[in-house]
Amino acid sequence: MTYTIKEVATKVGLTAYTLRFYDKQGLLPFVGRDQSGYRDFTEGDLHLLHTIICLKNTGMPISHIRQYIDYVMQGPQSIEQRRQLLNTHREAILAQQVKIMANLKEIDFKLDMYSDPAASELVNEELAQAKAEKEAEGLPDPFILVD
Amino acid sequence: MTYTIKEVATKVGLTAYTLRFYDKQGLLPFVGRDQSGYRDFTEGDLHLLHTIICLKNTGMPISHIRQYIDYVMQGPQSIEQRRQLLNTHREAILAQQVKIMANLKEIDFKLDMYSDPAASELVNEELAQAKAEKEAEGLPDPFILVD
DNA sequence: ATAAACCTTAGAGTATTGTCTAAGGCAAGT
DNA sequence: ACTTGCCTTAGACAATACTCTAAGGTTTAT
Repeated sequence: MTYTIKEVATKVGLTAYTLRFYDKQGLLPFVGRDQSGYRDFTEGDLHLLHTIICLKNTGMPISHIRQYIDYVMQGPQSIEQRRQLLNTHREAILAQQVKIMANLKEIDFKLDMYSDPAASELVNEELAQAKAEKEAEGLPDPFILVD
Repeated sequence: MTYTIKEVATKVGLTAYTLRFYDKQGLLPFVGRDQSGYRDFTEGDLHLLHTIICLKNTGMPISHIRQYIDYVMQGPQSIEQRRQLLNTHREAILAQQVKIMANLKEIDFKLDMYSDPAASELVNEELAQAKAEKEAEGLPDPFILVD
């Protein structure tokens, strides 16, 4: 059983445009064509496409995914390179996670403030300080309070 | 004490170009100007910029950050909107984390395979299956094995 | 046989987020 | 006064990742 580009697009949640774009970018060199020149996706192709989507979903740029696919096309001789590429990516993902979580903590701090019953007072205090600082520096007050 | 655009850029790890770009995008309406028309960042401005960078680092698009800043400029009356915006973003971050972690698991599975002493055999098995499937569908074998 | 619904390619267009250049003003040191 | 090194703006350019249009070929149903 093989699949058309539209069927694959539906299956994996991408558009046919995007799949053709990926092919243009060298991400799908393994996809064959039928007698009319139409792309013919096998189950194995779907498996590889799934890997491509995993890499994409974790933020790997297309150029790096292409490198990985190039390695795959070379067969078992490139296993060590693949391992290194994926491991480097893995480290990048984890580092990114740490960074995001640190930033999320600060956002949560703001959220806590906004959820406080006295939020209005707390915000007004910040605001008063910012305004005072602007005044001390001879700068105009940029906060337009319709309040 | 106030800071020039270059000092701020160094302090927060962005370029002066990027800060001007953010200003153009309406992210820095609170930054004042000195008598020469130069941007004059107060400590309070740095605080707000820090929040902007937190949102940026967690993947919020500039258009949404601008919305948040617009709310901040309106004073305490917009607290509920700010809370909603940040909370929606928080949920998006967490959902993204879950997605990334699920994808990372699959990458880790590949890494485990590539790290296996019998990696070559495992990869060859996959390859043989993919080749057989191509053959069964009358498609050419796209795998160039220099091996 | 003809319409509808696919598929193909090349290439144009879009969105986002910067990054830099050009032309010129301002401030400090020699 | 003049050089150096800031700053300003407008706008050009770039990288990334799509997204779509145009023109045309194929397949299927009626």
